[in-house]
Amino acid sequence: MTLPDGTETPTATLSQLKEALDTVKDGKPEAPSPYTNGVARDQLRAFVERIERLEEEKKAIADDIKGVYSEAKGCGFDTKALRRVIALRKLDPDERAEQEAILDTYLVALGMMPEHG
Amino acid sequence: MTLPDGTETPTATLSQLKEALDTVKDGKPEAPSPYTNGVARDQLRAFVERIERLEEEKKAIADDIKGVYSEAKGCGFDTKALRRVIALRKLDPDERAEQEAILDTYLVALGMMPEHG
Amino acid sequence: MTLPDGTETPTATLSQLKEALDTVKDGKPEAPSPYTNGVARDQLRAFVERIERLEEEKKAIADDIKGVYSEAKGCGFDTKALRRVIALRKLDPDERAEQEAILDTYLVALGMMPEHG
Amino acid sequence: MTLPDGTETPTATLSQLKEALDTVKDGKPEAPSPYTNGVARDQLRAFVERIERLEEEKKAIADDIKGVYSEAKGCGFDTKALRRVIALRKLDPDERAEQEAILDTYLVALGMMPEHG
DNA sequence: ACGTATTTATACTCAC
DNA sequence: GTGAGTATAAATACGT
Repeated sequence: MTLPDGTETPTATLSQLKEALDTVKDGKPEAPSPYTNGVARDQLRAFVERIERLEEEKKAIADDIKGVYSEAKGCGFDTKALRRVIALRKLDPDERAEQEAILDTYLVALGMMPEHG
Repeated sequence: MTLPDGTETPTATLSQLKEALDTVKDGKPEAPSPYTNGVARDQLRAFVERIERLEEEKKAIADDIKGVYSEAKGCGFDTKALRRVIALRKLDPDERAEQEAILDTYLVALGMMPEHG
Repeated sequence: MTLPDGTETPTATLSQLKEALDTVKDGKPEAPSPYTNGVARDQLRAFVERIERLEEEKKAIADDIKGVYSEAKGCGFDTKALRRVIALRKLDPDERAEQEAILDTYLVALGMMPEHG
Repeated sequence: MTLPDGTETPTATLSQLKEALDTVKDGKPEAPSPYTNGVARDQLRAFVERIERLEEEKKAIADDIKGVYSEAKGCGFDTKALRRVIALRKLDPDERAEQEAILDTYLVALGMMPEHG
């Protein structure tokens, strides 16, 4: 269930995991799947790198956002007010969708609308 | 998917439905329209009230918990560590060991941990 | 910063913590504060017990809520619809508060309202 | 706390303020009232737009990250462990050791861990 | 340094 | 059993 070496089951034991790890170490063994453990390790590294890369980008954008707030503050605007404006504008469409959704749900619950219509 | 009393409410209008919803919401008892079903409506209102009552109680307890953490913090304890302690006590030891084993496997695969450490 | 033995500082070191732990173990030492480490330990236990007790209560209530939803479902109501009703009723007051809050914030930001009025 | 152009907007009414807010919200350019300040309003709108643009980008990247986790899961990796790996790599080792030390201290104090384990 | 607010992570539920 | 949506918990960030 953990390392994609083909032996994973929902009830994979710790010993199976350690075996898989040893497999990575020794480069030896029963690797019954098309994937070798070395491949699994490389896959793991690749995923980690991709995630970390994306998180960097995300952080950069978050910093940009903070910068905009700082700039606005420097222009005399109240940051808290600005945040409220942003939040409200985000909330409004969501809430409209919510209203429509609850209405639809009720129409279905009352048998007045086909469940997949 | 009809109302629990078996009646199939016919083609009611949107506004009538909204009115029925408002009735639930505001707790106004009278909805004389032939399209609304009194029994179902009362049942619905009862369920809503019971749930809201329980959620209030739940919130009160949640606030109490926060209060205890605050008090602990005021006594010099590290809140974050406290939370981890509570969480660990909830986990059964096998499960916890399993999770740690998986984590270690990954850390070793990434060279973040000695293979026999 | 961690154990309330009077020595805690924002820069408390690991060694200080271990020392405190040893203090608990040996029952010996320099405990310059009115609190002994035994007291700290007992405090810790007391906090943990209080929190766990409250969390049990909270869980019991959460289970009650689930029970009500189940009961409603048994009566033919759509659980999802019920949840939407509850959510909407909760949302409404919050959103009204949000509206007023943003307005107040703007009044302050525009200099038309005292900041603490 | 006045608007950044120094003007002290006099006693505007609530409705005028709401109108100003709506102007920002809807992007309607004309607000001919003498009580609204065009420069400040345009600045405000520009800030809001920049922030919202950046938040969209941030959300897109967040979705990408979720996608990578999904992909990893599809390859048999344990998502939760992966997240912990990412988190651990972000922590500087000293800080991590410190946190673990505090946790261990508490665990020992509660008898959940041998004093020399 | 604090409490609060936002964001993130985990657990649970339902439908497919 | 997998995946999406929801709900709760935890962690972090922010302004005071």
